Amino acid sequence: MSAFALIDCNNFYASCERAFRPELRHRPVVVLSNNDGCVIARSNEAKSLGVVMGTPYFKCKTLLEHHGVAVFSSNYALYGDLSARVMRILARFCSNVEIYSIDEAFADFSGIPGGTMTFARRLKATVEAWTGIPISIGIGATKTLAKLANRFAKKHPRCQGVFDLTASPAPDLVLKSTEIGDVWGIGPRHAKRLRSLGVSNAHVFRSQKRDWVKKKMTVTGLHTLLELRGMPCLDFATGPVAKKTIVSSRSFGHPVTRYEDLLEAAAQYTTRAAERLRRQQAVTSHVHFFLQTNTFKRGHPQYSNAAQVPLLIATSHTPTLIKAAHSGLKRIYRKGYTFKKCGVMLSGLEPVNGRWLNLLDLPPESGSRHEPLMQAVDAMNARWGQDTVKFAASGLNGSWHMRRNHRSPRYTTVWKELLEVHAS
DNA sequence: TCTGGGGTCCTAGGACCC
DNA sequence: TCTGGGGTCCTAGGACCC
Repeated sequence: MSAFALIDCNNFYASCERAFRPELRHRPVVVLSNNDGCVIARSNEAKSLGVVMGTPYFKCKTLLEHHGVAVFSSNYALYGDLSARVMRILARFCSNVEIYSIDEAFADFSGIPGGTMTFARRLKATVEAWTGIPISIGIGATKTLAKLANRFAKKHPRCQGVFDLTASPAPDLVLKSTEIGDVWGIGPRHAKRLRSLGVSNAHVFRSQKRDWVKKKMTVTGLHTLLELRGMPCLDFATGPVAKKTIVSSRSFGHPVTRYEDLLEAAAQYTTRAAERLRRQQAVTSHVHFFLQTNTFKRGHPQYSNAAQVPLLIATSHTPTLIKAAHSGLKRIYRKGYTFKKCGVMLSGLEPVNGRWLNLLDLPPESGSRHEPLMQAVDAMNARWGQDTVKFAASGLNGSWHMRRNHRSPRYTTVWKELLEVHAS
């Protein structure tokens, strides 16, 4: 029988901050979203203080200060690098590792000699010793059951972070103790509806009729049902899956009214999106630009709109894409509004080597200088850090830039910010 | 004053074709 | 009340994930 493992990092962003600040080991830690907006990660101590996920920072600031909570702005350079370290270790010891998110991976635990529990415990100790990041491991006959086992491992201290549902003497009890909304694939909407029908936990859900579930929750709900019964519907994704769309958007650090600021922000976000596009060796045929005012400000005039700009030739050439984003902005910009957010979406992605050419295309030589240029830009920025070279259209220090008042050093990716150790 | 960002999949319904 | 049948493509909206 096949066995899936779901391996995830505990309170990942908070654990990353702690990895380089051992004195925070027993202090509550929270990490904020971009612009220091909301709480998006909490250490266990912060959770028990009652700090709720997603709470706006300004609403819980007093509580955090009162309890001496260490507060961090998000530092994605650090989290991305520590994530890569964890994933490399998993790939070294496990077969079929599928990276599911920045802090989670599925792995194939079928037929491990000596038993899954021993292997899992050893793996957990290794990751923690080599990276400083604590992890939990759940094992089940399907991905959905592995997820469920992982939750159980975290919740019950006697599991010590590892739980194998396939070897559990009472799997039904585990399903009964899993609230319906905590099942992977069942979101708040469906959970509410199911609860009102008396389907309150994973065990009750599992015994529902297939047709009924499919009718109410489409085939995705049916997959969840069958997975809970131990029939795998979701297999390992082989290799990184190419994205179908790429979005780059941000809320502004300060409200924006000036057209020039929007031009800069559009250029900056397009630059980021184009970098990701080239990294997956693709080109895009459509640039979408969207902007919106602050929807939380009731009573203020609201406006949001989006424009789609088709490209004659699919490309990943940043200046071409910036021009397209700017023409989208020009179409939908309205004077007199205070904007909160804008963004760029690239769609119609195709592999760079298999792209469709337009009948009216000039010969390939016409863009022949684009590719080496972008390669050179990417290489320089990879070597010396993001934005070592950048396009003037992005501006230098626009007031629209993100607020990040509590960012920790990028210990592992920027030389100047390396951890210093002083002998005393 | 202050409320994140980036994705996927599924379905229904409209436009359009012969 | 009744208005052909069958198909494709696209988009918007809903639901979910981290």
